[in-house]
Amino acid sequence: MARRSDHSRRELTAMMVAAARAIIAEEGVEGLTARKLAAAVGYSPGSIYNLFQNLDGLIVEVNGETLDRLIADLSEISMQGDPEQDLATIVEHYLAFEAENPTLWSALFDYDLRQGSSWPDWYLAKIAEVFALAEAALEPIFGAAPNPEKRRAIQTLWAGLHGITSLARSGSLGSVADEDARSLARHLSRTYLAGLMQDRRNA
Amino acid sequence: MARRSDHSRRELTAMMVAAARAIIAEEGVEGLTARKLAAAVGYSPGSIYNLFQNLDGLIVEVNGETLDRLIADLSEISMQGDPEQDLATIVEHYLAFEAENPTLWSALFDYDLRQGSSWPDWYLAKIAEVFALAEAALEPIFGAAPNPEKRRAIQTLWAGLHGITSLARSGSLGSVADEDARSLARHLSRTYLAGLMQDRRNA
DNA sequence: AGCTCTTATTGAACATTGTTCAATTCATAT
DNA sequence: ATATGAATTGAACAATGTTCAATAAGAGCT
Repeated sequence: MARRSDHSRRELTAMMVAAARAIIAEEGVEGLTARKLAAAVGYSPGSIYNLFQNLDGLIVEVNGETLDRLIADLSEISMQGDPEQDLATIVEHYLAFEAENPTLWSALFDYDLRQGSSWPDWYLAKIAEVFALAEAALEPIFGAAPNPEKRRAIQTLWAGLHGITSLARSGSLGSVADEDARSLARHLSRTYLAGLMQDRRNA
Repeated sequence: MARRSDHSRRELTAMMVAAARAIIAEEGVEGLTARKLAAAVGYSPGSIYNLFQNLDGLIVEVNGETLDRLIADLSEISMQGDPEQDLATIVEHYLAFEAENPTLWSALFDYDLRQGSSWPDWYLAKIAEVFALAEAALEPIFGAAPNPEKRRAIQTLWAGLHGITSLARSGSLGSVADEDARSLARHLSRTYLAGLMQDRRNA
């Protein structure tokens, strides 16, 4: 039996999240099982449920960390003031991050919480932070202040990238390979931006 | 024991696919279990595996039917020769079909086959058929003949719509409700098309 | 030291899952 | 009738997430 003073509640929580992240990174979210996680931290399965309501609670924490990393990654971009170039940079970061963390990414954007639970507020705040960072690329067009159209443009583009990579991964786009998906993603961002600016000119 | 002459192999296969479709339509793809399906057709769980390699095989068949319905639905569109309007019509059909068949749609585009199996060729052919129908809207721009750019445009748009609706459904777009997603979808199609035509003008 | 009390930890248990396969039953051909 | 071969069964297996009574452990107190 693990001795109760081996780790504080906080330490054990952190250990479990770390172990869960390692398992998801290695085997995907479907590889995360209670018994495997328990073995990884040297506790029994039941102990997981002292700290988390269920396995979804763990996944939420892991995704939260992934969002932190994504935020850190996007924060390093220094915008040049050219929407075309800056948006392209964001797309490259998006694609690179996803390529380097495929299973964690999938847990983040493909995983559906079971009926009854939903993403907590701090989680949605992190997603909003991601979008806010991406919006910076469009400041030359829409200004620095919060702007519904700017917000909508980033949501649309982000979702579009997600659709391309996720359909390509599942094979539902027909014979679209990995590199094709990357090319489609770049094409979408370029073309969508062109349309945006066209809209602006006509308005 | 069900008597072997109650139903032919073909009949029983059809019954199982129909029952599987009903279950998925009602409870989603995660509600499809071997025992529930067996009870629905009045056979034992083991009988499923006489006709299908596993449950994924059934899901493939159900998705195939859904694709047939989608193809039939899109086939009824009579193109007006105006890409803007015709593309908008396709988007409306996309959104309407998804809204009317949410769980079947999810099985079609969100479900991941387990490691080891992949979509059969006839399945990918149906998806190609869907895309071919949508491509008709872009004939005024790219011509009637097969055209890689036309193909790419439809793949991009379709994937983009998928990304918007799927992220909105999972809640990963922040506070984007159903109706917002529909609005984003329309916006994407309009703006992307504008970008496409801009590209053409510059080329 | 001992005794009590609170709480962390366990691990067996439960219901449910997909899938397998020996045994059984059935229809048909001989 | 009898034999053959295939359809059907349902018990069995190995997993799964989750629960919870039992237990162990440490802290506080005398």
